[in-house]
This record gives sequence, C-alpha cells and structure tokens, in this order.
Amino acid sequence: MPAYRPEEIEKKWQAHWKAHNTFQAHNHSEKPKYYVLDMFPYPSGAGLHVGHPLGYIASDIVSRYKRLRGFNVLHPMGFDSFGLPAEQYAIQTGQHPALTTDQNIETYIKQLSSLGFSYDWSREIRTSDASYYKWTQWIFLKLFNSWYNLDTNKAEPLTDLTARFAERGSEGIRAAGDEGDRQVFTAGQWQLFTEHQKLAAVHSYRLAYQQDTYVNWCPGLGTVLSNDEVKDGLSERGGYPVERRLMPQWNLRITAYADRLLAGLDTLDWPDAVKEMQRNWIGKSIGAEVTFPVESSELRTENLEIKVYTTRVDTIYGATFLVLAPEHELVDKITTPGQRAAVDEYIAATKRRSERDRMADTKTVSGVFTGAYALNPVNQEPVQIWLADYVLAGYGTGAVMAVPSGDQRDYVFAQHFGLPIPAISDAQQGLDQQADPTKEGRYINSGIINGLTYKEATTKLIAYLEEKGLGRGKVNFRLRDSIFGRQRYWGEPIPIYYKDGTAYGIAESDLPLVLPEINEYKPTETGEPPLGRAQNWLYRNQYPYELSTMPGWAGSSWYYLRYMDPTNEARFVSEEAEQYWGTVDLYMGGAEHATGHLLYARFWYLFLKDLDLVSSNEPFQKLINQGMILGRSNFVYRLNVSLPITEIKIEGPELAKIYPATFFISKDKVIKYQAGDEAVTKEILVFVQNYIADFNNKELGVKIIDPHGTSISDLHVDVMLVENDVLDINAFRKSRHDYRLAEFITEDDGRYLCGWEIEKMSKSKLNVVNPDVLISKYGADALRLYEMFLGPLEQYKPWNTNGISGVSGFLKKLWRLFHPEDGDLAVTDEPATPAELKVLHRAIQKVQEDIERFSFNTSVSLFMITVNELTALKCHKRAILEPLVLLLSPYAPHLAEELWQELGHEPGSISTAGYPEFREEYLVEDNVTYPLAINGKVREQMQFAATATASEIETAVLASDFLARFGEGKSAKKVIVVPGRMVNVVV
RNA sequence: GCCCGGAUGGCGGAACCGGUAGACGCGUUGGUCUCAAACACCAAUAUCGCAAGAUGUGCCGGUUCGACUCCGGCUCCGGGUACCA
Repeated sequence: MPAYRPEEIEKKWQAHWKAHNTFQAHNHSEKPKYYVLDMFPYPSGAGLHVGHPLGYIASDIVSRYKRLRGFNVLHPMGFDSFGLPAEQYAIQTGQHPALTTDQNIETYIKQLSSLGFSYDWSREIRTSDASYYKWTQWIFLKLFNSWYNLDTNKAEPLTDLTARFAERGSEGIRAAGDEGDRQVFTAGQWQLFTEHQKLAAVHSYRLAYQQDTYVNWCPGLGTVLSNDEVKDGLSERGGYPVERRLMPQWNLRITAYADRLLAGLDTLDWPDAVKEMQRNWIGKSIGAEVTFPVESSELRTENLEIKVYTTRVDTIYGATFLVLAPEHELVDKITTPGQRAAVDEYIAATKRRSERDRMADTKTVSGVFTGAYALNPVNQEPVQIWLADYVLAGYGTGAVMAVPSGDQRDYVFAQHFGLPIPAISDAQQGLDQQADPTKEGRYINSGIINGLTYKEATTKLIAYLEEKGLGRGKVNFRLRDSIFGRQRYWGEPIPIYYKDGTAYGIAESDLPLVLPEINEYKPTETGEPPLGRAQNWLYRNQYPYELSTMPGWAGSSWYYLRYMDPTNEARFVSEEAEQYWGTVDLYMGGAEHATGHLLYARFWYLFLKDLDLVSSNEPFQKLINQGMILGRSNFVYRLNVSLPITEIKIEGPELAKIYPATFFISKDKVIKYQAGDEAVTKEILVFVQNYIADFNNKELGVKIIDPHGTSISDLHVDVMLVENDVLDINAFRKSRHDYRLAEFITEDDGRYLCGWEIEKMSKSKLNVVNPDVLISKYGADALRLYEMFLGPLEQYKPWNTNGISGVSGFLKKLWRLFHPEDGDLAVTDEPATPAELKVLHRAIQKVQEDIERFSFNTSVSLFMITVNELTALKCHKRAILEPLVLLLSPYAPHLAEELWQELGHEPGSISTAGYPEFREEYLVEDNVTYPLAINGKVREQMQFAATATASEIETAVLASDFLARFGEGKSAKKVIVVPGRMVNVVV
C-alpha cells in the first residue's frame, strides 16, 4: 500500500467489524462490565450534521478505551422512532409514518456506520416496534395497577390495596395524591360496592390515572403538551401557541416520587447544572397550610373555609387580605351580589388571555375584590378576599395570604388597590416603596410571637395552629403529575379499554396493543384523536380502546434496560441480564433533556425498583452533556437598489432572461460605505451607473429608468459556496436562478469577502456542514479526531471546517512513521532510546488521564506533539510505534486497525489488545531545569537531577554564588522550592 | 428577578495542586521543492519597540516571594427558570 488512503482503510475495517461482530457484547463474561450509553436519536429526515456525532464520538472513545482496559463493554444504539415530525409529514403527504421513519433510520445507520462506531448493532431497538412497545405498554399497566403507599414509601400493587379495603375499609390508608378525590368507606361498604363502584374508588389511587386536568393545549398540533415541551408559551416542536384548557387526561403520579427524585440527585455523578435544574423543577418548599374561615353572612348558610399555603407562616399577623386564583373552586360561592359583575368580568378577561400574554405581562397589577371577607385565624381580624391571576390554581392550594409588608408582589398589589400595609417586624421601619422579605428583626404587632425571631416564631405558630386545628406544617412541590396522553397517531397506544365508561387495563397476555392502520392522520371531524378513525378497533371485539397515545418520552424512559436483553419475548429484560449489566456507567447526551427525559427515566426506574423489577436506585451513574457545535454562518451584502424598467414588449420567460441584476458588495466595502467613506460610496454609485448604461446600450427593448434606494441587507449564503470567507462567485451565481445575473462589487484584489456569525446549525441558515462530505475528503478518523480537537467536550463551540486539515496532516505524518517512503511497512526492531521512550510514556500516561477526565481535546494535541517529536527523532521502531497505535485506536480506530495488522497481528484484534504499560522511570530520567527567581523575578535557570529532593535543592541554592550576582549583596531570608517547578529566593 | 456557567492572541483553545501565560491546531507572512499548481517541508507570528526592554489572561481592589488560577466588589456574554406564595 503506498500513500495513506483513508477511504480504502475505513471501508475495509467497517466491513470487517460487521462481518465478525467484533463489538457484540455478551451477557456472560469473566470480565468486569462497563455500560456506555448514548441518548438515542429521533431519526429526523434531515440526517446528521457535524454537530450530532460529537457525543457519539466521545462515548465511542470511552467504549474502545474500556475494552483495551479489559472491560466487557455494552455500547448499544437504537432509535426513538415515535414522534411528531414523521406524523406531520404523514398528515401532509399521506405517507405512513412507519415508512418515513424506516427510511430515515436507514440513513442514520449508514451515516453512523461510516464514522466507525463500535456499537453492538445486534442489540438495536426502535421504540416504534411492537416488540419493543409491548413492554412500554406493560410498564404502563404496572403503573395503572399500582398505588403509592406513604407508610412504606413505595409503590405497591393495587391488589394489596383492595385487600386492605376488604379488611378495614379506607380507614388509615395513606397514599400519594389528593385526598380530596377519595371516598371514605368501611370494609362493609366496600363489600357491597358494585364492580363499577370499586373501580371508581380505586381509580384515584392509581399511579396512572385519568382526571380532568388543566393542560397545555396546542391547537396548532391538535394535542396536549407537557410542561417541558412548552417553551415561552409556544410548543417546543413547531413553535405554535399553547393555551390552558381543562380536559380529561391520563396522568402519571410522578409527584409521589418527588422526594426520592430529589434526594437521589445527591448520589449522582452528574453535571451540577443538570442536578440544579432538576432540583428547581421539583421545587421543594417547606411551609404551612393555614385555614382562613370565610366570614359568615345572612346570604350564606354554609361554613366555608379557604386554605392557603405559605412558606412564611411567621408573617401571618401581617396578612391583610387573601388572594385566590380566578379558577379557585370557592369563587362562585363567596362572591357577593354587589361584586358579581366585576368578578365575572375579571374571570372572563383572564380566560381570554393566552398563557403567553399572561407570562409576558407581569408588570401590570390586576385583580378584583369578591366582596367577601375571611377571618385571620390568629387574631380574628377580617381580611378582604380578592382574585388575581398572579395566583396560580395549580400550585399549593390556589390561594395565598397576602402579606404586603413582607412580599414585594403583595406590596405592589396592596398599594395599587389601597389596602393596608402594616409593619410586623422592627426591621421594617418605614416601608418605603418596597416590602422587606428578609427574616431579620423581631416581630411587632404580632400577638403571640411579638419579640421573637424568625425561627422561634415559625415553630410556635405551627404548633399553635396545629393545636387549634387551623393549619399544619406542609411540604409542597412545584413538580406536577405528568400528563401522559397525546391526541396523536404516531405513538404507543395506551393499553386501556372502556366498559360502561370505566377504564380497564387490557390483559398482559393481550399485549402488545398494536397501532391500527388508519386512512388519514388528522383528528376526526368530531374532534377525536386520529385513532378514532380506526375501523373495528375494539378490545375483544366489543370494548372501545383509549384513543390517545403515549407521549414521546414513554419509550425513552426505559430503553437502556431493553438493550441488556433486546429480544426477550417473555420479559422486558431478564433478571440475569439486568443483574449482570446493572446500571449505565456513562450516559452521554444533550443538556436539553435535563428536566424531561432524565427525570422521567429516573421516575420509571424508581417505580420498577419498588416492584423489585430492577436492582438499583438510580439508572444513570455518570452523565456527561456534550456541548452543541454551532454553525458559522456566512453572509453576503445586497445593495437594495430598485431598477424599474420601462414598458416592455416582451413578457414571461423572455423578460426573466434579461431582468436587471442584483448587486452584492464585499464586506469590507460595506463597512467603509456604512462609515461614510466617500470613495467607496462613489465607487458603488459609478458601478451601478455603468451597469445601467451598459444595460440600456444593449437595446434589449427595455430600459432602466430612475434607480433609487440605497440600503444594504445581509443575507445568509450557503457556507459550501464560501472558503475562508471568500465567496465562490460563479458557484453562487449558479446556486440560485435569480442571482444568475448578479453583479459583485469586490475588494480591490478582486475577492468577494463574506461576513460571518456564529449561530445554531440549521438548514434555514445555510450553515449546515455535512459529515459525509468531510468523511469522503479526509476520512472518518480525521473527522473523529477533529471533533474531539475542537475544544472541551461539554462546551458550546463553533464549527470551522478549515481546521480539519491539521488533524488530517497528523494522520499522514503518523502513516509516514510506519511507511517512510510511503511504500511497505518499514518498522525496525531496534531497541528504543531513552528519548524515544520518554515521548511514548508521556503519551501513555497523559492519554489515560485525559480519557478518564473526558478531556479529549488535549489528548489529540498530545498525539500531534508525540508524532512530531518521533518524526524529528526519525523513530521508526516497533517498540515505540506499536504501543502508540494502541493508544490511538479509540480515537482513530480504522487507521489503528490497519497498522496493527501490518505489524503482524491478527486482524481486528486491536480492540482487546490491552492498554500499554506506563513506566514512570522513563519520564524522570533527565535532569530538570528549575527557573530561579529572586522575589518573584525570574533571573536564571539551574539544573538539578529530577530525583533531587527539595532540601537538597535548597542547600545547593544557598551554597551557590547566585546571591552575589543577583541579590545585590543581600543574604537570602528564605528559599522556596516547588519540586519540578521553581526555586524562589526571598532576600 | 432568582439559580448555574463563562470571559486568555486574528480564530478554536492549552496551562492538572498558585510556579517560565499563549501548548496544539487553524489562519497569516516569508522561504524551499515544482514549468506551474496541489501536496510536503523550513522559519516567523500576544502587543508596543530597530533593539535593550516594557506591557499583557474582561474591570477595580486584596492575599502571596509569586495569581489566568485564591478572596472581595463590579461589567459583559451564555444557559436554565419564574407572579411557586
């Protein structure tokens, strides 16, 4: 083989790995296991751009490194193949989403394979395969048939619950969820319940339950969305507006796990940012629930109460009014006739406001008085009851006690509506313009807590309220139960059927419930989900199925378990496989899944743990977020000059042929022009005038008249037409029909310079760089190395295609170490010199350290330095090059395999050949030069043996004559020796 | 607003425990090879300065013999999140 030809080498080894199942992992092994997982992709139609493989490359390096280190590595890949884009495409074209999805997956597999990843493709899974979603449905049924026992603090089968009902009734059962929804009954009553009544009583205990819920309804997509699928009031996919709506929905009781999800974070080796995001998302707050009785009047006979939630019960003496959410259930009952009209108007106005408006507008104060009063339970003072949309129905009790002296929002509200603002702490003298939310000072005007501090007051008040039955300490979470249904086609059918309006789970033996074929993918005319179109789709030929499907995150919440045992038809994963592989050792993926997928997956895992189906507490031990690779967009600058032409005799295509040009001005000229440079302004003017004169001289039957307009706009230009910011003018003219006659005002050297900007990579910005093009030009090894070389893995960083020539050159240099004349292998068996051994062993040590702390970019640099040094040493020795190939093999596996074979090893054996042995003695052989400094100023360098101790060096320095030369005759006060670094002398 | 990151040449970045700031690569400039181009190779490349030298890691201050690194106070940029009571 002559010169280095990556394309041949890479094809050869990819075929070899495939044919020999080189990376197949076995569920039984003497070796220790290591599980490296990538977040599996949704196979989008656009294919991969250079940003996508970043994390895959990094995890592949770790996988290959761990194999060298003697681990049995599980490194699988699959596809999260249910999802909206394929369905939207189906609605537009009628093409079945399964077809689109399969085509996209083929493209993905082809692209991933061309990068040389060491996936065990025999374990590939697709969430849209019935053999997979059978088990997603199975887990759903487990949730449906479980409740959360607060006494044991775990999920338990519903059969345990119904057995207790039969024995003791509902008495004494503490279950996660809203007690208000649950009936109270005795064992005797339970026995007399009909089946229907029993199911109704049990329903509100289920971990998967149906309930009227305020949801994020997205009319544009025709479905509900979960909180993490909504960004700034718009849908994450598609960017359609989202509104609040009350609808019956399937929910998963993730809130039962809030505390455990929070506590588990402390045990995880995850980025702090992700842990913090999950903590905020769960949003634990410790406070109290306090009951305010509504003041009775002749109009009302009922004794109504309003429960509020507060984290500052100590401020209760300053509570001068209550505020309810407009959706609060008591609003109707307490509103006085006099205020009825105003209240109705306010509620209507709130409903009209979209979620987005409500969020955008947090400055204006709005609210309405209900006319009703409640009594402050600690001092019996009447307090007004108001409505305002700043109080959220979904959090706490949907009602707050307003303390204007302690909370800024309450302060503003009180001031706006002229409500009293009494001080309750001696730290609050002169509440001028703002509230005092601090917990400093001692309480005043505060009955039983006067003179106390924050801590004393809180303890005393909670005890007082609990004793009087007016309140209790309570922990609240921001986390809401997750809405589990989507009114879409392309998802897992929810395995529920209805008998007399009651929901039943289908029998496990009837799984999978296969997605039926339908003729159109839109909602039905009656507004039902697309599954309403399915013909004769009935459970056991008589009962209608649930028509919504599962959300996108269902299949991804447990896929990592399925990889352990992907073809098992009897169980979601066999016990042996689950126990052997345990949990994921390294999980690589984007930070955008912090509060979605990563939280749901942890929730499902804890649930499975409660049912003894898995054996740990957390599924992902270490998480790394790879940063996004950003695109470098290029811009051209169009001169907006209108060139109207005279009345014409030609039309249509003929006219199009001669239509006047668009003018593009090179970047530096634009800058000068905008800065008012007269020479450039004149140049542009003359250029346009000459063009017009030229055009009019051509006697085309039309003439340009009266040009006007001089603004400049910047337009994205395809980065493939630009090199080093210089536009390929001819290619640009050809790229778009309307630019074929374009004129260019270039720099004086004739080049057209483009502007640039760093943006997200996207088709619309024309800045997408396709990996296939780079692989065919430089090879997958070069692309892998270069992506790692770009910068720290976790950082966002811009792509720059030019840089790849550097790593490409490195691979060529490496090749030449083996083939100095680019001919056959010319490696010698001479013994290595100390200098060569030093270069090698530094690399062995550094690469190992780098991989273990995920610092791949510095490793690539080191490879380059190493090869440069060995080239300078003219080292072509097996003793050096063979270990070097091993070191490099995780990064550039194809070339490494090739060289490994050329060195006489069994083809394909490099992946388990073992990591080279590091010997420190080679690194410390030389003498070490210490910079010598007096009072911090570096004056000279001194040589010592690397083995010299600090005190030996100190003695030598004091004995030397340097003080006479540099110390201006002074004597040394102190000699500080930093081993290997610096000798510092204080005079 | 709150929480979490970050700021180093023309560019991406390196500097691990406080010890010669700018490794490595790109780009640029000059050179060798070539009829020429490409490839390759050699040299220079933080800033100012002919040089000696001086100044330099967002800003102000502190600790230290010595600070990109630690501490206090800012500025700007990025990400997350929000009338959460």
